[in-house]
Amino acid sequence: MEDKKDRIIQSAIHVFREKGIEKTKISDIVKDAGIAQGTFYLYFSSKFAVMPSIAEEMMEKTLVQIKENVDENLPFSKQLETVVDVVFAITDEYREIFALIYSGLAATDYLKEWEAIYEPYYWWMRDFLMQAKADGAIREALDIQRTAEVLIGLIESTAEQCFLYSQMDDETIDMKKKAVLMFAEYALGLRD
Amino acid sequence: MEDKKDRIIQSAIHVFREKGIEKTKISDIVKDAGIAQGTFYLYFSSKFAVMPSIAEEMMEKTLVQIKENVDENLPFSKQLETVVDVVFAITDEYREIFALIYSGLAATDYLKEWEAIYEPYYWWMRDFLMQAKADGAIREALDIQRTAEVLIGLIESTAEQCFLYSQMDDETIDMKKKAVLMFAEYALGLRD
Amino acid sequence: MEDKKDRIIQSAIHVFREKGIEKTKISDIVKDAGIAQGTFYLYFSSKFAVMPSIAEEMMEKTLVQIKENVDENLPFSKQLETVVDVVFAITDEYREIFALIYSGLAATDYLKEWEAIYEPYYWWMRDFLMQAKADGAIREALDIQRTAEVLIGLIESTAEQCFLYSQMDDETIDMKKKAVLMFAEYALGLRD
Amino acid sequence: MEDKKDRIIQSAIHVFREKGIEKTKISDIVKDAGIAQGTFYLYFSSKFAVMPSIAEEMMEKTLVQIKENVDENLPFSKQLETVVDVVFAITDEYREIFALIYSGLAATDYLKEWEAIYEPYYWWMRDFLMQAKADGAIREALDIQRTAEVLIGLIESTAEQCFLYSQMDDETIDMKKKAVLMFAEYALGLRD
DNA sequence: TATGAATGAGAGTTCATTCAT
DNA sequence: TATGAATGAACTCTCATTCAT
Repeated sequence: MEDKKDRIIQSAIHVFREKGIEKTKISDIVKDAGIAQGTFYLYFSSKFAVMPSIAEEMMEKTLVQIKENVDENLPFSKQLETVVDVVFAITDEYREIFALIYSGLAATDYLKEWEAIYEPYYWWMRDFLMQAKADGAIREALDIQRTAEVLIGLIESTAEQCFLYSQMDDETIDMKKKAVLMFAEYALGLRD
Repeated sequence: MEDKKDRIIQSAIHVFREKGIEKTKISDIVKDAGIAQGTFYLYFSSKFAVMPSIAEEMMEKTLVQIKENVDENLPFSKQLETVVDVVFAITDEYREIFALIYSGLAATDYLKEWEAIYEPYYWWMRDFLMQAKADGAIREALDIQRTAEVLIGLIESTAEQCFLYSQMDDETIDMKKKAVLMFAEYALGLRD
Repeated sequence: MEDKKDRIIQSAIHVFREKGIEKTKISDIVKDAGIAQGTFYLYFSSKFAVMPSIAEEMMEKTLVQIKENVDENLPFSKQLETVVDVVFAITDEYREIFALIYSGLAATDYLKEWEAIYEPYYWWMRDFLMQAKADGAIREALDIQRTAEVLIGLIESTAEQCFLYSQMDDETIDMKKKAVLMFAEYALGLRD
Repeated sequence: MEDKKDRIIQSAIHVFREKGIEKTKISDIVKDAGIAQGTFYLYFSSKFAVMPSIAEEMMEKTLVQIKENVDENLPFSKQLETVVDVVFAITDEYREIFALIYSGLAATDYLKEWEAIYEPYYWWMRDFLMQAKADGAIREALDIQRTAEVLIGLIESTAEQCFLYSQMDDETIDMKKKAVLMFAEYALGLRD
């Protein structure tokens, strides 16, 4: 049943968040999922094999949040601010999971899957920038595809600096948010 | 003796690069270092405990390279280009190590140490921007501290997108480099 | 299954007797029991954790022997003599095990369990003395509970002096037996 | 120097009491003694080899206490009571050490040394009973040697029941003391 | 005598994986 | 499909012992 597979994924997220991927045993996951040890292997070949499913889940969560919160009627800079807000909020809430996702790379042979998983995210950002360009909100000469990726990298890396690599207080986080936003605005040509 | 500790760090880097952190056994490291199993534990409590020392080593390598290559007599934009070149080159050469460093984060309780390790890097970047501001090369209103951190995040995350999370061809990498550089130049006010 | 646990206990007794508790490795026990190394840990957390189960076994053995050999139709002094004989015989046969049991005490955190294990033994002795008192065989004023415990201590400690702490010849052992019996008889009021 | 050897013995007692003999490492002892790891081996071949020295120390302590406290001018039953008091007090204070001493047997090849160590104790008790017999305080027919050993076993085993194998409250301990004393008095012929 | 860094054999323990039910 | 007791290879880590100083 799909149900069992999903319970494994949810439990894996839950346990990974609590103990970290290293210290998590298959037995922890199945205990949390309330299924038998052997059942796990009917769906995944190892704990690392669950990671792509988890990443997909997180990606969807982020995109859903962005789509729900970005109001297309507002000026582009406001929309961009919302994107930053959402990415920061989700990186905060799921900080361990993001650490896992970025790190899982080193541990696994699932590298190739990540690109594909990020694709919808990149697509959305390209559309977002394309629309802004069409509206004349951002610089005409921008290479949309490259810029979309760089922008996502910029926002995420800054959010990670805030939540993964240090324990900043809210005020500092706010300053970083403003800094990254201004940085992006100048870079995109919203300001000059 | 410090000598033994250093040999462990060097061997750890060496073996981690070859096998990945997961598949590396302590016994692999000590074999490579030519010391006894027990000696390892005189200096580190686990293979993960070596990570901060490795990160420090990488940080130093990067800074040394940057300092060696950045020519202060050239215009700021040229210098910035060199920084990007160096970060890309080192991220390329030590891609597995960088993957480890990020993955180490998730696996270990050494999170708090990273901030301290990055400090010299941030310091250099602050000086770099301060000088540029003094020379009137970049926007007057910039928050130096925040911008230094955001900029490092921007360059590194893009480099990682190139070398860690995908296998881009040289041409694409070059386009990304140009994109990130232009992005930064606009953001800093080198262009408008 | 209970079967596996029991095989571990029996093998532990067997191997402990041969090699002593110190020199016994878990691997010795599982080899003797014909089970896998990991299976041991499903039932016990260490070799010392087997000790309470072993003590229980010995206690039962002793009580069974006593009950089988004490003939209630004989006079009380004869019955007491039989008890001494049985305790001496079992202490002799299982001298290593008894040494283990006492040594186990020092080594483990299972101290508290011993009291509970001795209980059935104490109970039998209390019944035994109660009956004797009812028959007018022993002193009326005796505190049954305390005396039962003291008496067991007396007999066991003497048996241990014979078999554990020294290598006495049969003649000396016989003299000690007589001495302890006379000692007890006077103490209980069988003689005066 | 004798000084170093003595510091090892004192530290061994100290550490054994705190951690138990099993869990004590040579390194614990030398750390406590403030000497180097290698120095230990100049005086003892293993941690178990320290046990006879410790036992000797305890034996002396007990005898000294007995001699200091037993007042030969008081009636024999009073003197016997004092012996019981002293043995109980010392067993209480050094309960872990006594557990070690009795248990050490199982672990070591020093078995033969124990008998010799107990000898002075037995000798004192024989003298004690001999004197009592000469004074007509106890039964004429008693086998002094055997009875001395049995009596020591009786008192010690009861004290151990109180302090080693259970955690009795003071009242219960007092009742046991009375019981063992009365037991001994009847056995020796002080009462009838 | 005294040191203590270095050793390395070998013990304990884990845990992914299997397979009879 | 689902189970979970059993497995045992493979790992980490300890710690008694040595020896050059």
